Amino acid sequence: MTENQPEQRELRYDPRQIEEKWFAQWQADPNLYAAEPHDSKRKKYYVLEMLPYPSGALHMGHVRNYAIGDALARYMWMRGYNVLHPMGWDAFGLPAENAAIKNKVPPKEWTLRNIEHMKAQMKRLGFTYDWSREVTTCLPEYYKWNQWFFIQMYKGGLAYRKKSKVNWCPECATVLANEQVLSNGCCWRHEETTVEQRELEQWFVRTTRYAEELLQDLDKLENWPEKVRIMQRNWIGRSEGALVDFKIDGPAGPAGDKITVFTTRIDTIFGATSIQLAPEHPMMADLIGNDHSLHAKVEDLMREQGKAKEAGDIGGIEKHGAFTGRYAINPFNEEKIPIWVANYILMDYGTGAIMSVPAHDERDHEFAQKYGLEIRVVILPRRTGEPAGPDDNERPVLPYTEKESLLINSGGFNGLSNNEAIEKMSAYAEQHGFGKKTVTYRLKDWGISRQRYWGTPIPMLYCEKCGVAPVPEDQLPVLLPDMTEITLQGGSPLARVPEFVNAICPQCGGRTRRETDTMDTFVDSSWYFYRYTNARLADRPLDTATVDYWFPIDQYIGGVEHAILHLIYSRFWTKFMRDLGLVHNSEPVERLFTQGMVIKNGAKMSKNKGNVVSPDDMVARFGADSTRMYALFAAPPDRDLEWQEAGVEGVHRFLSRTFRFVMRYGKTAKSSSAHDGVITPAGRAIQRKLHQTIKRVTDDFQGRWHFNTCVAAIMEFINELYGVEEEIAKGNFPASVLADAQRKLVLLLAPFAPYLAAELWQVLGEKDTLLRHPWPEYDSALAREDEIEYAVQVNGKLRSRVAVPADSPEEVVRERVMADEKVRASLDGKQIVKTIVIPGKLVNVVIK
RNA sequence: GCCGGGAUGGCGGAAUUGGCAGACGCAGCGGACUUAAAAUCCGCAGCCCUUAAAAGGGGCGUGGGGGUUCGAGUCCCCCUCUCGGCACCA
Repeated sequence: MTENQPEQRELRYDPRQIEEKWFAQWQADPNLYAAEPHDSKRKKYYVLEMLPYPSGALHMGHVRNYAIGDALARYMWMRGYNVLHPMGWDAFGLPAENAAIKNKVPPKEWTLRNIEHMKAQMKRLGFTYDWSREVTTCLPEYYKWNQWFFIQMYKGGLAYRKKSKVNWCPECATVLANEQVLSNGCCWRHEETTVEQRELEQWFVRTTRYAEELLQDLDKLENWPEKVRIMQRNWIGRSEGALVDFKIDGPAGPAGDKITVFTTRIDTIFGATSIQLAPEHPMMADLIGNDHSLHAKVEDLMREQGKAKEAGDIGGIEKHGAFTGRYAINPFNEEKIPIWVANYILMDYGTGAIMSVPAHDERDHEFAQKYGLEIRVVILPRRTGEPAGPDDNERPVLPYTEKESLLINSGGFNGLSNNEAIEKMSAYAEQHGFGKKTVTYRLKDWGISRQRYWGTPIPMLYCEKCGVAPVPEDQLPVLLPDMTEITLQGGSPLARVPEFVNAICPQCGGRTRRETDTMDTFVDSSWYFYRYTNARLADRPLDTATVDYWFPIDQYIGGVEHAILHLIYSRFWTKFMRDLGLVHNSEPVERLFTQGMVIKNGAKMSKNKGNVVSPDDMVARFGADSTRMYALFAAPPDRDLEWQEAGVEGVHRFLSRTFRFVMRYGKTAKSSSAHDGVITPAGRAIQRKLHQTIKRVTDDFQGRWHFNTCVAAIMEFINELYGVEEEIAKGNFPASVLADAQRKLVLLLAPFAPYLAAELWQVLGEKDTLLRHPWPEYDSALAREDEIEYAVQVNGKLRSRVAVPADSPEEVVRERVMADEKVRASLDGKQIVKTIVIPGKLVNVVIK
């Protein structure tokens, strides 16, 4: 008993000892995970996980994201690919600045310190990142190129400055892009803070120039989740329609003599009984003149709309409006219709003006009923060819908004179907010069100005004499000055740094003022993955030939919360760079995977809820291998994962079992040659299970990505090995099978539990690095079952199981089944109608 | 309101093409080892009925209702709940 104890200690799986040993060894080799250069003859594989914001420490969501990516990277290494697996830091952003304000720590210092810590965590977790390619977006060597790109955009008319109503988050003390406002009107970072509307002069990037291509190319992204493509399609919001000019009756003002409306239903234009304008419509002043009560009314409507927008409930607004006292002429029938102003008309969609057709639009109908406007039916629920007639019995239930329709009361267009009418009427409007077909998008240009310090300075100058001009490219980067004392009172912090603001005009040599806003951090993440291909390149953002080799990214992995924001900006940026001639690909990402959230007690982990599980804690208690493997085992990667500590223990127990098994039999298998060449039934069973396991794991990597089931398969295999332990201990088990099984077990484990796999590989006497060892080949002959157990049903109910040699012809299967006692008992005295045999699976006997 | 995902034991989940529902893991129960416990190993384990008990047998069962089929967690129709996205977008 006493002599048993040292042996027990030796067999205990101690992840700390094993992981620290291999950690030290791996750290000593900086090129261990380095990709080969782009002239490599090997096939490339670019696997990428979304880069983190260096908030201070990794959370479980990160660990899950990176565990998926790392398993894949390791697998592809073992398949012989030239794997690019980089990591970096989305290092500009508000938390650093807020921490600086609170604790008087310079944002740079705070950020770099966090990066050091998180990088150490990543290394400890054993991820295969090529750190020589690390990208840190807050460093001048990186953000210099943000500035350079911005200048190219400016030159190409893709960046412009405009005063407009913008989303303002009081908590962030800066402007937000449309994509950064949640649907309830709150800030994406401060889910409790309502975003306000402010009028500001801002820099915009013309994403809408690529709206059509961004939409069209979604169809090519077959390896993206359908869900993400749908979300982007909705976000771009393409809508086909027509613009139609309505002449204003009476004197024209400075804003012109007509109102242009956008409509998708020009076929209903004969039913237009009023024009409705957004309260902010530029024509408003002309129309209402100096009627004070009307002015006040328009102000009210504007305020109501603003409030509803802020509440994120523009859809729930109670419709109000007012008659402006003026009329417009419907160009199709020369009819005079009243011009109204209404709080439900949005200035930032279409033209901010609509023709109101109460009979065939729900909103117009509601409004018309409220204010007693005329409701005129101009379409019937009919197809062409069917007899038409404005019979009262045939009046549709109003509002009738279906497309399937036939025109009535529409002059020369009567009798046309909806589609014909849209074509003919658009053409008619175009011929007569008062309208045309058009396409509008919900997508807006991207406002990138931020009134904050910790970001890329926008490289623009404002000269009193020469006007707006970009900083000359040879003067880049415009360095972000060090600042410790940051306050958010009164706009951009940089405006209070005279050394920064004051500059010399490159044209006239006179005094000029720098732009003091910084860029949205989504600029940084829009192209960082190109920089990885040549991260230290000094004179260009990227090398085209290198990008050609590595792109597109073969697999991108990250949270679905970026489905619109980051992923639409990135796609835009790629198209822009392609048109600059910098890259040749039109899309950055070939295959996208969005993993689910990590939750605890049914809720997303957050400090507020106090349900945060620390990766450091898990690693300290169970080891990196168990932590990573549990993150893969607990749920399929695309679904949410409920973190259960008992589950981590379970995975840890499995690794212990694996460890003990190889420690016991790894060496004996190698030295013993007993029973070599003779494969016992137990040996055959292990061989079979081994190859079935190889197939399951390999298949999951190749397609399905259900790592939870391949971990389960490996668990089954170790259970099977323990099932023959007695035979092994007695020396009745074929040594070659045992040795082979253990070697391949370790190889299968390598992508999931790299530390333990490395240790056991060494125990088995292997010298090479697992990452460079070929993945085990699946042998279908070895995986084949000798005997198949058929499930036998009678009228669909399971009645018996009958074992039949594999590949038995159907007749033999039938014979064996009919000979079975239980089956005969079930069939007793009944008439067999038919018998269905599913080869290799099941027999169903149908009786009467 | 529109679009998309999901609902399977006490829990996380499995069932890949319409073919044995509940793999694997957790929790639970029983046994072995131990003075004892932990650890470990082996076994049982959806629910209900039948039985003194066990063996055995039978019925029900994948959110609810209907359908197709020899056969449905899987396909079709209707409904409920839930999570996500969008929402006077003219």
